Amino acid sequence: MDKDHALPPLSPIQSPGTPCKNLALSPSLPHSSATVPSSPPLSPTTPVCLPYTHSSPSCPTPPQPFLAHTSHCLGSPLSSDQDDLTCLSWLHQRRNLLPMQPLLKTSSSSSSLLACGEPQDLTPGPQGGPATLGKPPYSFSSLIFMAIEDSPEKQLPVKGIYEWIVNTFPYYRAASGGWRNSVRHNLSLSKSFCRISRDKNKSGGKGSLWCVCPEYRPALLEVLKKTHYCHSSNINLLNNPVLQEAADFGSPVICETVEISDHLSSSEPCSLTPDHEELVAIESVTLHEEAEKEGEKDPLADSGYIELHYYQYNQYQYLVLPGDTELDLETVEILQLDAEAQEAAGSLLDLAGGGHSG
DNA sequence: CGGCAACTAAACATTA
DNA sequence: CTAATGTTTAGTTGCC
Repeated sequence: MDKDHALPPLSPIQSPGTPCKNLALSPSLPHSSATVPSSPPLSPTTPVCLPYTHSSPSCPTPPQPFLAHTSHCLGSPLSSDQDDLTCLSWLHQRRNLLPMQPLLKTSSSSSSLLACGEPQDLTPGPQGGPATLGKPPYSFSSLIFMAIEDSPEKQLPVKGIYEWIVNTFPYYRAASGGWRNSVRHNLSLSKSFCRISRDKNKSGGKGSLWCVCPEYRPALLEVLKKTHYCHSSNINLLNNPVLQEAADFGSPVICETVEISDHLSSSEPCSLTPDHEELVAIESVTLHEEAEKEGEKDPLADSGYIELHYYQYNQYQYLVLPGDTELDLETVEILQLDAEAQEAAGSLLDLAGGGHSG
């Protein structure tokens, strides 16, 4: 490794048009049905990440309130230290990043979505799967980062990275092989990733293992989150007629996810911002107070997030919380997380506080 | 319009 | 030898 380690500049991420929204499409990975309750039907759910603050085995430094510092959309300055940027282990909890992208393209008739600057790719999946395989908004660096972070050992061979990407984003399954070149190119070129020689005692295939350089991890995470925010706040799914159409047909619809961050407090009303333009604007919800108390015993402690599923079925919208708790949210017209959401938040606190059965 | 970052393609070398 | 992997260069695109 002859890469110098000058700090990489953060990639300029285009700012969302509505900078005050804290919506976030949350990444989720393919095989996580564990948190999805069995009723009502909800097949494609979109999990919601609730970042909160715990130290975790994968987080060398205890993260500070995660989004509080990163809510550039809210105009908050970025934290100078990296403590709040180091935890990405929610990736292990999340299965199904996929809905995030395809759902952006679920509407071929929605000009509002087209306006998001997303490539339109409605190619059906290779196995008749989701017919909405849009190119993920993530850069290759972010994809590689997520892949590596999602691996148990925090290191992957190139092939493993390929597989993660393909499994997570079926768009790449159908894509031509050029993206693999881009992945390799990125691995080589980016200072954020370093190559580790395989243990020769273990015959494990060709090539080296790749890992994330710790010093670049915060930057990568920051970029990832920015991508996350920007693509979520650009999208107004609930105002999307197609979504409502789908609701009329009673089919579960992947909905916007809500990233709840910094103020989920039972004592403090969550500063939910009803917004007629956006789906849900949960400015902030604090979890960290409880989280700090219970960080060690909470199995979610190393996730950095609490997973919620937010879906729509018939006329109702549900906020599904871990532990089979779910709330039906009012209408598709204006989703306003008020008392119920706060109750949900309270439930989250309970969960974060050790209510999780384990 | 220039700078920058990201993407893409390609050529070539190395390695299992 | 082949295919996968790794490195490097160059061109393109989109955004600021």
